Amino acid sequence: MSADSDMAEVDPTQDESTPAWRERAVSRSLGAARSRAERRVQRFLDAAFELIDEKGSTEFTIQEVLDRSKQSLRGFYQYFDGKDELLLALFEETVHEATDDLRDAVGAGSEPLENLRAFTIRLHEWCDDPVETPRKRGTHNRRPIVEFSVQLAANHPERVKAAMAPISHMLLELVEAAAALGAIEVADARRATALVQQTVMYSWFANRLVESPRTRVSAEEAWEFCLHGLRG
Amino acid sequence: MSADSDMAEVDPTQDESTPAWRERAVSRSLGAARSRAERRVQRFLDAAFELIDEKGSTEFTIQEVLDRSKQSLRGFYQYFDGKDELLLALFEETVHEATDDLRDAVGAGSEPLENLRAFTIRLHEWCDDPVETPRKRGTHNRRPIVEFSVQLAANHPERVKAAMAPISHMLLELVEAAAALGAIEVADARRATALVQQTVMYSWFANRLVESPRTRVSAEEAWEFCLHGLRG
DNA sequence: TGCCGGGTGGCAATGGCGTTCTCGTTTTTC
DNA sequence: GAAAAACGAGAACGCCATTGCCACCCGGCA
Repeated sequence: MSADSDMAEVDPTQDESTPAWRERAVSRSLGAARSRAERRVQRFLDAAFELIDEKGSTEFTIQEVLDRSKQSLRGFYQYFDGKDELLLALFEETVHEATDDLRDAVGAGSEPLENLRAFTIRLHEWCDDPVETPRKRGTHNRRPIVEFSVQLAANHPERVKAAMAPISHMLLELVEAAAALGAIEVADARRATALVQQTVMYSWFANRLVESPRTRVSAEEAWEFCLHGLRG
Repeated sequence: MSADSDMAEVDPTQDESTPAWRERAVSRSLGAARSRAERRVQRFLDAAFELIDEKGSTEFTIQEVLDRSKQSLRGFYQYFDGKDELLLALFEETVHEATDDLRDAVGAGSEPLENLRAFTIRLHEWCDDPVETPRKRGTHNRRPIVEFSVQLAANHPERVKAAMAPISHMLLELVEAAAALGAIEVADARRATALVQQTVMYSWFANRLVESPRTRVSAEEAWEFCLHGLRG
């Protein structure tokens, strides 16, 4: 069920961690045309990311993406079935980025609970970082995209689920590892994972309904809550 | 700041718990015209609720509301500043309904932790009941509305927050009561409340990303998680 | 050399939907 | 009974996603 399990025979210019959406969008053209197509798709994505960063929301128009990427409408619909596909692609791309980040954060720590903590905190920061936060070059504003995933999930639950899989999977493993050592105590690891994931990833929503920054739920607090929730 | 503070001189057909949106929509007309206006507003709401029930989503058009309610476009914009206002009204109305329901569920129990549990479970069921669930007459399908509140919160955080206030407030009191007796242990009651509320109200989202009903997070599980999260 | 078909760009056209405007007709109000 | 407010019907506008259509470019093939 891992993202790259069925991608064994892609051509060698692809690294094996290419996410699923890219495959989908590009496989319409074959062989030599592929690299050209990929470059084109990437330009759409870059333009869209830029727009999201600037506007702080996913409410850009296709036209804006075209202007920005200097490509044609015709071309857009050749690579994407519609705007939702583009958003889905952006989401997959973003999760992919986050996965790397999280893998780093967890590192090779030997203490399972410490790993789980690192993961949780980083995930919270990753989802909840305010739009204003300056961020390192090459990364982009993910809040609008995380937010939009909620709507996306209404129309394409399987797709969103598949896109989230890398994160869910990593978290599940951490939970299981911690449970195996008795550091936490869970009846069903999957359900526990779902609860943690949801509590952590979406506390930005609760935070939005709070006025003073003093009462915001911090990553640390979310972690504490989850830790005890898991009977750690 | 309570909803009815400035309604001292309304006509007697109003009970004192009229929610805020109704006030807003109706206060444009005065005195005798008020009851007429209220009836009209109510027809819009009823029509919209029906549509939501039938479609299982908030994606109805204004036109459909007009056809259904047999009223004019002109009239609609006289009472609502736009579609968002209508949705907000529906949300407020729904929360209002839920509040009564929750008050019942909590009842006059003397055991604080038991009250908190009852509240939590009921709230979870209230938010997460699948669209297909048959429900008692006079109630309506709230999932689509709860879902939409997430989007609404993006554009009107204060409004959504205000609408949620009755629920948040009730939960806060329960948490404080339980904490006072030492049944749970929280550093900051407000933040704890936010965490519980969010975990419970939005587990439908996590559940959407789950395939088999076997792995769904139940009300009971959400409660257990929160209970320990609160160090109960 | 000329024909052909796919990939392409440009752009007009369509259709859905929220919102605004206009105008003539009630209904309220005093 | 007249001025004012409310109302109904629907045309009109603006925005946007999506589709259609046509001309162009280019590499292969007779």
